[in-house]
Amino acid sequence: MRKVASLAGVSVATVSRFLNGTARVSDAKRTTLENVIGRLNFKPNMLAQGLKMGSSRTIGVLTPPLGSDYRNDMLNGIDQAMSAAGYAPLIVSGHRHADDEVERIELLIARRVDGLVILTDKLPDQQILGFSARVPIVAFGRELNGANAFGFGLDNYQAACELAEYLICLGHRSIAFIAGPGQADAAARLAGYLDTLARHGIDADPGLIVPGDWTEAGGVLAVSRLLESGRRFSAIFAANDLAAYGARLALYRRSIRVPEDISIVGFDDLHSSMYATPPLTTVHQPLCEAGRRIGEALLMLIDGKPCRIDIPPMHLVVRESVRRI
Amino acid sequence: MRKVASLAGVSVATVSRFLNGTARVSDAKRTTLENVIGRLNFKPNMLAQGLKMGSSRTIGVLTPPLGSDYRNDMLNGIDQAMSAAGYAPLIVSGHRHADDEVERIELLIARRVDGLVILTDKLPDQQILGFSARVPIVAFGRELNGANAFGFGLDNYQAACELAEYLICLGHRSIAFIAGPGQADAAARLAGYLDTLARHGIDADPGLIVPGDWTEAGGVLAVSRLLESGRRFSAIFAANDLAAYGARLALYRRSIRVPEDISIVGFDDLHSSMYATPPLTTVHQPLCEAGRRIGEALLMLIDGKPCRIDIPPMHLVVRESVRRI
DNA sequence: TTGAAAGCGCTACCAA
DNA sequence: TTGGTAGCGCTTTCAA
Repeated sequence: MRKVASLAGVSVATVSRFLNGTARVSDAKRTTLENVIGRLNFKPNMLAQGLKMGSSRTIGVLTPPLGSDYRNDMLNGIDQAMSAAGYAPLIVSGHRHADDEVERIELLIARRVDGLVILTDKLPDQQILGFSARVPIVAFGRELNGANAFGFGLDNYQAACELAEYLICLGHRSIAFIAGPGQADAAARLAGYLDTLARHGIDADPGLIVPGDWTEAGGVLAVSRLLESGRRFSAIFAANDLAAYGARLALYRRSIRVPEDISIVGFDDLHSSMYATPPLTTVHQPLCEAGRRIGEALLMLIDGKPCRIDIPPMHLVVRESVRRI
Repeated sequence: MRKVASLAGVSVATVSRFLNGTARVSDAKRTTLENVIGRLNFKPNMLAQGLKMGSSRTIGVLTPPLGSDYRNDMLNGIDQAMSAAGYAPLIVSGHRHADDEVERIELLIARRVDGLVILTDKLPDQQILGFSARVPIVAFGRELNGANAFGFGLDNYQAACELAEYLICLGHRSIAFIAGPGQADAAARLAGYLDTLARHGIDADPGLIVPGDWTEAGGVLAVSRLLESGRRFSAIFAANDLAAYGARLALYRRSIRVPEDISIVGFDDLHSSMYATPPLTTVHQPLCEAGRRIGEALLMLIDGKPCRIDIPPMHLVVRESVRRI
């Protein structure tokens, strides 16, 4: 910058003012500066700016290990919202343990991120609230309402009810459920299934509820167990699409047709679900949209404004993996 | 830091030395410092460190818009390599145009990233070489060999040959090909298909080569066209898994069985391919591994060492979407 | 409208 | 082994 200043015959202060439009600069110096800066291809050092301004124009995003296409849509949305505001996301993936994630967050704070997005579910709410004293945080998948932190989730319960309702309307009474491991989302989905059954006066058979682990392999295993148990069921409600894929494969292996013999529904609406064989009936999670909301909420928080966001709704998307019986 | 220094009764210089292990610090001050730092929960400001050291310990990664699970494995690998070395990735997604990407790169440079990874293919090699004068770059999907830049790709040609070979060995002679749009990868895959056919003395029917766009929708469309053209074929070679999914759906819609009536192979080995109906025979791209290699290469370049990396091989993974005829 | 100068929080050099 | 101190490249008073 000093170089620019001397070449343009002005002070560094003027250069700065020109760059940021902080104050009027005379037209003469204005054009000279434009010239010199263009010639030198000068770009202000954002590290220095950040140091001075106390803001890195960077946010941290703590995600589950990258790779499932599930949360990538959300990252996409966050990116859209933030990059429009000149922020760049530092994406770090959480790992096995909560301790590990604490460390990643400390690192992000050391980098002086202006805000934090937490997409993982290992950390207790209390700890997040604690961090929020140091940096604004918005978290996904949990209700949170601190002064400097905000958390929300999509309405899994409602969507699960809708899905179960749909199955029941089509005549299904014996519906197996492949559960996810114990997080909030998993519980809400299971509760939606259970309550809807109850509302229709159907006794849920506990033997029809089998554990999964959100993966395809878990789905395969769950269905194998179900089949071996000898229990009868006409439909499978998988707590997520991946498990539904696994379930579908387990059925295929045994030459059980979908949906003629057994119906399947998933949850998430991954991109491939539309192209599965048969296309999977599932619940669409507006992840990209949610990501955008997260970004906007964080921007508000960073600005010191209270944030209020309306949660985008999920909706049932009917395709071809369920038949009326 | 000044606070820590005064509370510990030492100079900031000593604090710095203690923090970085730059010089021996007496045991007495050592323990005092540990204490004070722990009590204050002090974390050095990496922005200031970066400004001083001329290194942000951050790298930039320019990727295609996030969301396809295809390159996420690679991001994962990059993250593994870099975070082990204390670097964090600033992931920005390229957009529609090359101009756009240039701008993103300029932004990354303004943030003083220590290195750059380029995963997109819109930018001409020449331009990348240009940027490499300012920052070390490793690019994926193109051959590059500058002083400060390195680029490599997986051997698409070889893998495509292997795949075509496999089909031919199983008796297929009329093999349709769903192409990708004109990038290097697409060309290599097509060439592998064509050359292998030729090597076996099979005349490739140009009418059997239809354009796709790397998406499922493109695959659906391609197969529809193929079918409408009235041409006969026993197998479909899709230039990527997504197109294979689309092809599979188009067949399903017409009650054409896979692999009994028509065989399909894909390319990429996405996670879901293992769970497709039927599980898809395809070529596995060691993307995560490649990402790790990219990270290591970049680390070398950042260190000013020349980088030499061996490219992980792709391999055929035989599943159930092809039958012998 | 402009320039001089005081830091932002750190590291590393020079002396002690 | 320590402390003092000069910057890293910028923004922003305060005066002119």
